[in-house]
Amino acid sequence: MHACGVSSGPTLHDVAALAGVSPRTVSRVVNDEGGFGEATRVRVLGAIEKVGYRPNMMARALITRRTGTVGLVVPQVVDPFFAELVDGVQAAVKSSGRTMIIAKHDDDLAEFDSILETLSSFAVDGAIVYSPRAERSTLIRHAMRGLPTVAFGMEISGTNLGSVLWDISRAAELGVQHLVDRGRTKLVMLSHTGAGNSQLLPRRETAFRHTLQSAGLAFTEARVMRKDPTIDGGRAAMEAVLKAGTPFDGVFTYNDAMAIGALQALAVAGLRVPHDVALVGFNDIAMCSALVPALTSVRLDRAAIGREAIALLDRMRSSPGLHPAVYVDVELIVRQSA
Amino acid sequence: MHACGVSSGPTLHDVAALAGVSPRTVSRVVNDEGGFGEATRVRVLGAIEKVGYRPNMMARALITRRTGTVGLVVPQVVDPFFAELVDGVQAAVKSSGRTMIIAKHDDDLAEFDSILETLSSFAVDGAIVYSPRAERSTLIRHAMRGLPTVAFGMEISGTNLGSVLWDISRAAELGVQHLVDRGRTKLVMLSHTGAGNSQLLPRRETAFRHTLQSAGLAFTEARVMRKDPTIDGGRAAMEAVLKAGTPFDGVFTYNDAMAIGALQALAVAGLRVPHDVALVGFNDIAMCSALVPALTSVRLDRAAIGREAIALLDRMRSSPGLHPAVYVDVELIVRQSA
DNA sequence: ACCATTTACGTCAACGTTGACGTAGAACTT
DNA sequence: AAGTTCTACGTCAACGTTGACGTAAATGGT
Repeated sequence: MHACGVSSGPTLHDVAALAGVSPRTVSRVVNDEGGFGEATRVRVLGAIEKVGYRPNMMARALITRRTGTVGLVVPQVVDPFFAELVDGVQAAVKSSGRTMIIAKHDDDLAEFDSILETLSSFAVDGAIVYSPRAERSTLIRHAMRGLPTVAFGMEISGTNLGSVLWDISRAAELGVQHLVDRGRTKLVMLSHTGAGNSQLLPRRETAFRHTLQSAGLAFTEARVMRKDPTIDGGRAAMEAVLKAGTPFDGVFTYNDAMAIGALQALAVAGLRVPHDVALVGFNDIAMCSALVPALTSVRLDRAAIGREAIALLDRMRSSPGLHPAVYVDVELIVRQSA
Repeated sequence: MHACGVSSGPTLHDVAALAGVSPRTVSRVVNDEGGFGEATRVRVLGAIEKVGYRPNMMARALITRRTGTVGLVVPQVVDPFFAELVDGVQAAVKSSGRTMIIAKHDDDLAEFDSILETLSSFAVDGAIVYSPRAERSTLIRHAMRGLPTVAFGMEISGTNLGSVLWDISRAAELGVQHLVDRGRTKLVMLSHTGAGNSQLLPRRETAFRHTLQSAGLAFTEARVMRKDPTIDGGRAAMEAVLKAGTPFDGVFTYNDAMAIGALQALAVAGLRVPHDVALVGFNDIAMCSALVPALTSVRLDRAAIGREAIALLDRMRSSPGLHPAVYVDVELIVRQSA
């Protein structure tokens, strides 16, 4: 007989004994497979209720390799961009009837590897990953070993591997062009110092340069000031521009945090936004609308990203082979600052 | 023979075959149980390397009920307080050699239940939980079914159940007393509208009242303005206080977001911080130090919380029975705003 | 009335691992 | 030299579930 243990809940066995059927039939009822009579169904459901049975995912997953769980891997969550990305993905995961678990790797490759290992051995239905420093090899290795993976913001494809992308260049162009359209002719960009590693970083600067040039405006290196992509960095960058005496009437920033810093520096300098200086941020974190003045920013639809990632995962599961990368639109959210 | 499947990686079986030993011996080497010779160890390790074997957590957990994984459950991650709490816990989990997975419930009870269900069936070593609206029953149910759980900010104890607490009243008192110590006599508090459900909400207001009274200052209901605990809410609350004409020279807020809003409203009104009005926030989110002026706030040591939670989990696993709640200190971080 | 099909189950093995236990030989003890 | 302990393994069952397959009874068609 099965002595219902204390630490492990009741099993199919216990339910079966109570309902007077075989465990296999209970399993059928639980999974609604059909192949059982109405009377049996009622009796089994009653027994399940009575003993408080819950299926053991690990046992199930050991056979089926599915858990109804999706893993989301991000560098961190303190950056509002990622926190809001988490929300976007969560919404999509939830509406696909699954549960999401999140893990953060802090741009640590060993941690990243260990996270994918964990997700893999937990047999999640899929992983949605924003990988550290565009690390591809770890991603590929785990995907090959059977973890269906969707990468964010990095073009990659292969078995069990797809990507959801957004056009950073286009986004940056939207922001800069908006400043131009508002009649600003002397633009500066507050950018990110560490433009070396990621393939994503230089695109915004490139777009800034190109947009300026195609608008017939002069571009010089002095018009780009690089600091940390934080509030403090943004303030420092803005102060440096002010101190250098570069004339400007429009500012485009690497991200919204830098724009907030710029706002502070401009306030201290007595420059009014948008009257004296127009300001456009990047990412459109929630706080943008709560600033004074509210910040114009370039938005990436995080709910759409989540939906596309889940949809791509499902496609990857149902039809093996290569799948084209999916692009998600970006848009400009115009508020008071520009 | 074992036909090494495509979607499932190599198993103990494959390694055993290659090394010429039994799977049981491979398992012993993998877990470093002892009971094998040096030559065998080397041969097995070589075989593991060669076939790229990784243990299957689900199979292992099915027997051992341990996975080396800790689950952290929070209401959300967009609120910087929780995002930073995640970081604090992550650090502790990592240094205990485990992997952390995060889940967010959005204050949705059904989602919360489903998350605990998932963690439970994933056989995480423990769950660290900030439960929605101080929900106890779900917590108790899962703990009884075998999920070791530590609850944050809610006094609860029982089998598999412990809590890590911080003294909200004391924290609020610290903040208010600081304003008093700085010679401010006309204080107002910007508080949270929905003080009904949670047991945590009213404490700050109570502490505000008590601290005022024990400093010999008058307290009236007009000195508390309640709005949403957001930047916009804080700004609205501050504006309402200004409009009402209540004289004040010190402001204590429910959280830092409201303090940021207050800062905006005060700037618009032409009041200088801290010269005209001193301002103290609550939680000490990272942004506090990047504001102008930098915000004085009450801090909860999130790394300490994480460490205590992990330590308590370990104690609960090693010695069953009741464990006393653990308290974590709060401290005042004095910056420019007060 | 007979055969074919469907329904409603049950049986057994397998998923990949570890716990409990067995055992042949080596090493140590007296 | 005989008994005792230890070492280094192997064997088998179990964890809780589902896939594959079997089968008796009910149902349907002609």
